[in-house]
Amino acid sequence: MTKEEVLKNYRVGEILEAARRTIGRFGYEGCTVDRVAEEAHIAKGTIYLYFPNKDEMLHSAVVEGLRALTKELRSSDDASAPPIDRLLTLIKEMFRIQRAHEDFVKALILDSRFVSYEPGDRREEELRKVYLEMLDHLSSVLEGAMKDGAVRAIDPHLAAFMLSEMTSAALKRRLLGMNSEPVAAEEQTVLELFLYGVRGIRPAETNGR
Amino acid sequence: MTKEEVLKNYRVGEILEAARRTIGRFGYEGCTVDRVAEEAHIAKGTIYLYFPNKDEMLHSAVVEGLRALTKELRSSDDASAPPIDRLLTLIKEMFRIQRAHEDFVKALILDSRFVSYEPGDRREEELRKVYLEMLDHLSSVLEGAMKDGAVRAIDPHLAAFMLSEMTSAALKRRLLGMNSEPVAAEEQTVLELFLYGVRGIRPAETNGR
Amino acid sequence: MTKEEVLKNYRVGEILEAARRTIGRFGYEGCTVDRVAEEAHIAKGTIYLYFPNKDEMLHSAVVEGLRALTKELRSSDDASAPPIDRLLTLIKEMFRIQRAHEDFVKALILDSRFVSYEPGDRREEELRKVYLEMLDHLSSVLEGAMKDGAVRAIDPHLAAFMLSEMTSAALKRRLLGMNSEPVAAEEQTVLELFLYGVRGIRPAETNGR
Amino acid sequence: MTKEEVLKNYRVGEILEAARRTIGRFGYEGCTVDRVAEEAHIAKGTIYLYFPNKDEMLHSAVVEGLRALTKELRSSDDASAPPIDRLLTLIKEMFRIQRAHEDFVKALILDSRFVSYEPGDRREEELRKVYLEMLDHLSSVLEGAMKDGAVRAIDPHLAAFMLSEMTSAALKRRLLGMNSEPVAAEEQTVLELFLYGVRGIRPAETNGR
DNA sequence: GATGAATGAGCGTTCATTCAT
DNA sequence: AATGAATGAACGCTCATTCAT
Repeated sequence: MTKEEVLKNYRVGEILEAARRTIGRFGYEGCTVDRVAEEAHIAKGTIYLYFPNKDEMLHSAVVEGLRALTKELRSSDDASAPPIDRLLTLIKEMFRIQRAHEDFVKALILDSRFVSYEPGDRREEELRKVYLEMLDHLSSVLEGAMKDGAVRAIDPHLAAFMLSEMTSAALKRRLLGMNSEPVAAEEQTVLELFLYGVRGIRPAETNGR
Repeated sequence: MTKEEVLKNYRVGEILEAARRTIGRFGYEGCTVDRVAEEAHIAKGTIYLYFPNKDEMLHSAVVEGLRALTKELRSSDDASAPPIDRLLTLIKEMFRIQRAHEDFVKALILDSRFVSYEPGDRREEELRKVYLEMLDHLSSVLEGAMKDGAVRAIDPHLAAFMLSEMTSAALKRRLLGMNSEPVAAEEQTVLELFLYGVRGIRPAETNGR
Repeated sequence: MTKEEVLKNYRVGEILEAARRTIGRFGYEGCTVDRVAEEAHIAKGTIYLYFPNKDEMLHSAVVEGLRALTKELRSSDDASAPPIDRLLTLIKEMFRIQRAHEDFVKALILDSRFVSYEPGDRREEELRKVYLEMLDHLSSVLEGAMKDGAVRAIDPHLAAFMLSEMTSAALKRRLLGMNSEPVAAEEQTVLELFLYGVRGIRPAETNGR
Repeated sequence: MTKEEVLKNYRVGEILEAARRTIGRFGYEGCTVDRVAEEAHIAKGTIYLYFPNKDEMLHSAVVEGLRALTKELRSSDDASAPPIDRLLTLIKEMFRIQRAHEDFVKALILDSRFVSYEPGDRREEELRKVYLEMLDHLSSVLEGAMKDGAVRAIDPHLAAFMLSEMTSAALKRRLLGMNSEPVAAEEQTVLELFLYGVRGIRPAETNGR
């Protein structure tokens, strides 16, 4: 990597971070080029040296943010541990990471751009791809647990997607001011709901494992 | 109701429907007054005869749409049936209604305005209220099933919220092009996931009941 | 005059009165067709049965209002009285009439349409004509006083115009919140200023006559 | 002052001049942002780089214009001259300045915004203040002449206001096409009217001084 | 490369005018 | 004749994008 490329990567990273902060603070709609530039302490025009337009910049910000979340999730995973333990750890990590990047995840939830309004959009495809990478990891862990018999036979991709949505939903519920319990208890309930459903008999032992 | 009121209600309804269609097609951001007017086959100015401003119109479109969904869900409920049957029927109805109003629900999913960026907003409050009414219905059915022992002890409001989110998630997954199975099979899987979780044994009888 | 014409005159009069009240309350800019219609307790469209457009209506309202003021001023004049007495009476009447129609005169002062921005405008001509009629009356009285020697040789039209402007200015000053004295005293000062200027000796008898 | 400030001041000045010209040509109501921008040979958006909104811009244009007139008037005053001479010079200067800035003064006369329809408006207050500064200068000269006995005892503020209005009225009369004499003669007549009133005996010597 | 002043298309909104009833 | 719902041109203003410095 040349010196120029290093500098370029640095600038791009700074801008994307500023963009994510701005999205977190003002939402997608309120995220103007002016605000991102101010947040990044650079001139407005400079952004256009690194991105062809606003949409591309915001897209990159989201994709990169999502990738970082996925990486963080993956790094906490111990592939040698028993599958069911891996699953439990994973879920707890999902909640933790979500809390750690609440503003950004909030923006993702509130202004989902996973599905664009123009089918076949290149950016939509990329976003989907990044999202699928995270889901693939979840589903592979689920499949491992399935082989162990710890988890019943179920479409692992569907289950992974639902798990992801349920954890997001927990944050959404909190943002809506509907949570009555402490966060930890709520998350535990969601975890048990995913594991045992509403009809499941005794989830007591999940605490221990 | 006088003739004028009938006409007014009709016009308001037409505009709100057009607004929902426009949101479905272009998203919240892309939903301009011009586009709604065009979709409703009226002049831009006409909208301002029925609504004080754009925000109020879009808010009404969402609230009314949500209310209609809730009403449709309620009307399918037989309060005299056994609670677990009511719950199963309810879930199946949720999927059916979602499919019947896909564009609107899509818009709700993609640009959630349940949480605004200005806390204490009057419209946010109303939206929340309408949403809570639907959740209250779900949770009351869940509580009935709990008393019967058909459902384990779990925060009914949290469970209702998760159920709502899981059904939305199913649509979202389809919109993302991630579904591989027929819709019916996918919905059955989500239903079972809500009932038994990933660890629960899939009982053959859930198909029948 | 046929029955239809009587009705038409009545309607026109009602609308013009409403227009003047609306101008007085909201100013020229704030005087919308909607507001005039509401003030006249008729439908908006009805106005267009009696006037080709808004401008014509407002013009008529002003012209008619001005004519009424002129008529009121004339009616108080006793042509057989000594010229100087007529002049004094006239000035006092000008102040009184101005006070009696303050809102309308205020609008005339604030948004003068005597000079339009399109030279040669038909309406401008008419407005000028009506205004000149009032000035002609003033100047004829002044000329009478000149022949008597009570007033020195001076362009009577110019003096009449200045007198009219000075009385308006008195109201303007009050509207600007610059008056410190009671209205009567202020008006007396203006009268004396017109009669004797700043250098002239203030003769005690002007109070009495 | 930095280079940026100089440029900014220049631009602001250009815009304000364009605004005054536009007011002069189309009146307050006809003075749209588009027209001002076109008159200034800049894009519409550029105006918003220098002013928060249209009202503020027009207000600044009027205030600045008025201040410039006041300054010009003041600069012609020789405080060491005999009061009556100062007064005569002042009045002649008022006429001259008025002629030199006819378009702008015309706009002031036609669409007076000294009295707004919303009392207590910040801008109204400022406008009044600037106007009062000019009047204060006039009245101080009048007071000086009063002490000398050259002018009789009269409320100096009222007299100053009337003088200002009389000079404006002269322009107004010309705009109305009512003047028959040369401008100089007309202005002389107004001056003598202010000094001696209509009853004053011999204004012949005012020519000489 | 970096800047930020300048641009102008596009937005939400108002309101004079029209016309079917 | 009277209505008022409907219209759409025109407004003030925002902001993504460009480009001379």
